[in-house]
Amino acid sequence: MPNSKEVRVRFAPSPTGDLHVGNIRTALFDWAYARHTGGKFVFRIEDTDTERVTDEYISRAVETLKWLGLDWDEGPEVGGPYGPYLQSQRMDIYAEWAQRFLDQGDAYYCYCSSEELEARREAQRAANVAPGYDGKCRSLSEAELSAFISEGRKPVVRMRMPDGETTFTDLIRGEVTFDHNFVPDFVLVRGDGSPLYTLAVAVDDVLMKISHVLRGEDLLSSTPRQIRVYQAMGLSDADFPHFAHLPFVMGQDNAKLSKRNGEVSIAWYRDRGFLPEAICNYLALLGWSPGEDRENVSMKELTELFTVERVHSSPARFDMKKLEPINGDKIRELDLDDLLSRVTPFLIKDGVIAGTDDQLALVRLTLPLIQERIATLAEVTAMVKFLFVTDFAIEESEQPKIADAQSQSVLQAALDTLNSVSQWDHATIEAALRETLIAGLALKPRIAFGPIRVAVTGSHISPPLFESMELLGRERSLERIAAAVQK
RNA sequence: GGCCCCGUCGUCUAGCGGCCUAGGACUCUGGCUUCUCAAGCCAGCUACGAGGGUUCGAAUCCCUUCGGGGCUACCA
Repeated sequence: MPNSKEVRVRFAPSPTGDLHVGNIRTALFDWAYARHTGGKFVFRIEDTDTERVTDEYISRAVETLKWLGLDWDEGPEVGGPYGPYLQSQRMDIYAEWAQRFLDQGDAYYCYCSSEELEARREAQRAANVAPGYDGKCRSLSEAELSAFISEGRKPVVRMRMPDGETTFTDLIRGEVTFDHNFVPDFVLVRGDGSPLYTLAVAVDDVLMKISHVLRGEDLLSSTPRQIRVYQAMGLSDADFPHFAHLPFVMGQDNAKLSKRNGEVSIAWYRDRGFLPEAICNYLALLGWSPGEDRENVSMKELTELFTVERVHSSPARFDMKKLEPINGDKIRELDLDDLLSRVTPFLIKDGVIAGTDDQLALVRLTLPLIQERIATLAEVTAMVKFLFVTDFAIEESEQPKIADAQSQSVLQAALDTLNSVSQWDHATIEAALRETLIAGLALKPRIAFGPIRVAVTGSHISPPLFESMELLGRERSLERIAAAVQK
């Protein structure tokens, strides 16, 4: 095993859609392992399926990884010594190897049509035999061959699986063996000459000197095929990469997480106000744990603590209920300027502010009040909106809270007191209000401050009242209370 | 169907033969604190899928069984 060689880990998605939670968990582990070992993190795009992969998806995948902070040493945009890193730009390489496998007798041309194959598979299933290629074209006679050619059939290149079995050591699952009876000859090159994943993945892993393949467990059963290609390429067992098949991330319905059973797009979480470091921290906990009853880990700590040995073999369910509190914790760890810069795009998008310096300065002052009250960045809008609206209005459902006689008398008393207050800061406001309402009218705090809160912020849920009034300013605060009194 | 992988609280997990009357986190339920909402603090509920072995001793090792998942393409 290539222990002495440099660790080179790759993340090689096939962007047939936006990168989702499962992809990213894999990318995160790949990245963390590379960083932990001081090796290289290679980002490769597997776009051999031209029907389904688009340039748009590829650039979104690049953006997503950047946003998450999973920086790569080799790959799109940065290049590297083993490029290109888009498989669609490596077609000639795959063609050369396919030809060589043909020449060596490891692979052969197969003229069976899709229809014929399907019919034979049906028959196999009916006869309760393991379905798979039956080897029909392994040795064609001259007559059969020329017949197919004159028919104009375009052959695929198929890899020959010899009798026997393949055994390899999975870093997470231990020794795994596949009997070749259940690993049929597989296609390397399509009839139109384009390569398949089975060819490209193995060729690239070898050519890019990948030392560790950490990927989803759905690829576990394709590993014997990959190893078969290594052998045809002339690699000795000692030079095969190490394999580690990561457990799935499941949806709530206990099936592999997909678009059908939950929100899977990382972009969706970004737009909802989740922090990249929170997403990474939570995802790191799906299938791995730092031990020692620890859960909150920074990206840096993740790279320090991550080892494949601590990755589980069993699948984990993705649970928003846990992502949210982690996100809240991460928000609370942010310093004010950092939080401000992250929150600003949401406020602008929601039309709360335009982004002027004055507005940002005011937002920054409110941040200490709301930082511990939000679990996602998007929630900040509801919290600070009352400070910026020009057409202030109390929510319909909140009207009853200020309409009754007691509330009205509270509001009137507050208005009178506040009108004569000498300074407009939260300490002075609070002292004055407590003096007249709590001490004077003998009201319970929640009875006294509730109506004022609704009058000033428009809702019974808000940042702390006195600080809110200070930030709102004397004029607007009194205006709003006065307006509420007239109801 | 066949092959392969997996199985600790509702969820994520700690545990790698005795430290486990199974620990932590999230959720949930009470309570404290309190100008609302949060945050914070305290308490509580709840788990080794089942059955056999091995052993002085098993959540930890073996077997069977049940359950879940993946693969079974000219997708990846």
